[in-house]
Amino acid sequence: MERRRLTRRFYRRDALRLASALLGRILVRITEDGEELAGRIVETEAYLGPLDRAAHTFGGRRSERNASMFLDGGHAYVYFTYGMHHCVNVVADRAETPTACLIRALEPLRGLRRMRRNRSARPLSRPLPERDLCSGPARLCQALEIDRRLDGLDLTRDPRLFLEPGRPPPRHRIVAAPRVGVAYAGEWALAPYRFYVEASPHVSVGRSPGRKQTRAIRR
DNA sequence: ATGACGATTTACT
DNA sequence: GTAAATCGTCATA
Repeated sequence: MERRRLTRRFYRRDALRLASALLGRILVRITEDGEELAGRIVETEAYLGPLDRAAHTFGGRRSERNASMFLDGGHAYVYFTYGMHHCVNVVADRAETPTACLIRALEPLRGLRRMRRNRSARPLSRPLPERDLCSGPARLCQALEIDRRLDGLDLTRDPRLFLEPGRPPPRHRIVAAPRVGVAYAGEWALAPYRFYVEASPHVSVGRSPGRKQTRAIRR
């Protein structure tokens, strides 16, 4: 019996709308050895494609690395950055419309024991608080064992990674703010394309050169 | 072939 | 608060 998951229809909309619609959904990862790791999405960012200076597909750039962004909505785009980190996106809209939503933070729900183990190998110093397990795009990939081997998979079919409907937060609990770590993108860095659940302790800190504080905008 | 640069995280002053 | 870690990718030659 197939587990309930979000369908193609859900993903086939513009990245901005998809980004906020992803909040409250459950990201599920079934590991190689069959263990389930899952968390509720509490923070996302939209990347709008060729026009968006902050997007990997800015100017219509297409390469082996970002090829997955050109797939149909509902595929995964996993990239490697800073020589050591992975980040996972949900591809939005239709094929050849290279837009996507970066998953920035999760509230850990299932498989916490293993997540903590996955995340503790690094510091090997102090015990890791639950709020530090998945509060960041690279942190959650580390916790859920997501890497480039999962790049390009179909979230509507693949048994290794998918989204359950979960329960979206009420609109008044969704905050829009500037995206993190894209200061190089000029004006595009200021646009409120980051979405998070208000007051969630699992949201990433979100630092960025040139911006000490983020301006939160209620919608 | 070469060099600059990250959609980040962690540690440290 | 600042800086180091660390290497695949891409633009330039």
